Amino acid sequence: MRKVPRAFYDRDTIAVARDLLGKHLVHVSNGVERVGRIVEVEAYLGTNDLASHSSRGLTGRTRVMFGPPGRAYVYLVYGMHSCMNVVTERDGHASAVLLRALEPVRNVDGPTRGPGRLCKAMHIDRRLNDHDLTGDDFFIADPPGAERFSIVKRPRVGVGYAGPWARRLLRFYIRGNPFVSKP
DNA sequence: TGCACGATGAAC
DNA sequence: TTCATCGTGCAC
Repeated sequence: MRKVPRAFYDRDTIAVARDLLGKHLVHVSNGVERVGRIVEVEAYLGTNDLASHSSRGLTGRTRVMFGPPGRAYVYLVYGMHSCMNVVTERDGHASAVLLRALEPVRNVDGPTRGPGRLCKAMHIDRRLNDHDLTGDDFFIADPPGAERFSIVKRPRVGVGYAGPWARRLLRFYIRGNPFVSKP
């Protein structure tokens, strides 16, 4: 299992988003290692992106987005669902990639399509906010073998309020994968 | 101190 | 289409 280094996250957010497809998300809790293959993501491009939480500026919640790359930004939506992002680009840039769907690989129970269900199945909640993704209990790794797939680009989900940014093709998923939330 | 509103999901 | 449910951000 080859863990991706911090330098992977310290790059253009769209490049990171596309390169996350096919990688394995690993979370070890209570002695159980849960693994899912990332099949759908969305890029949030910083303070100019009106769909991004960071467009509202540096606040208590968005603090992690403004921090260094390679950490998890986990927040609660609608008072009940956790969503997980990986923070990208240099310290202070405030961009991230939302993980929207996984394909179960190991010890994953329940549905994994959709950001809230993904977190529930992987036992991810806000306690993991700001958690470093280069550690040994919560990280992203290259899958064992090389895989070929094509990538579909679509507008992001649930950001219709974001004006022109709502139409940008910043949602990426693996073509034909049955675990994608909204093909 | 109050209030409007979600990067959702499940039920109806 | 409706609603559950509450942290966050910003207005008073």
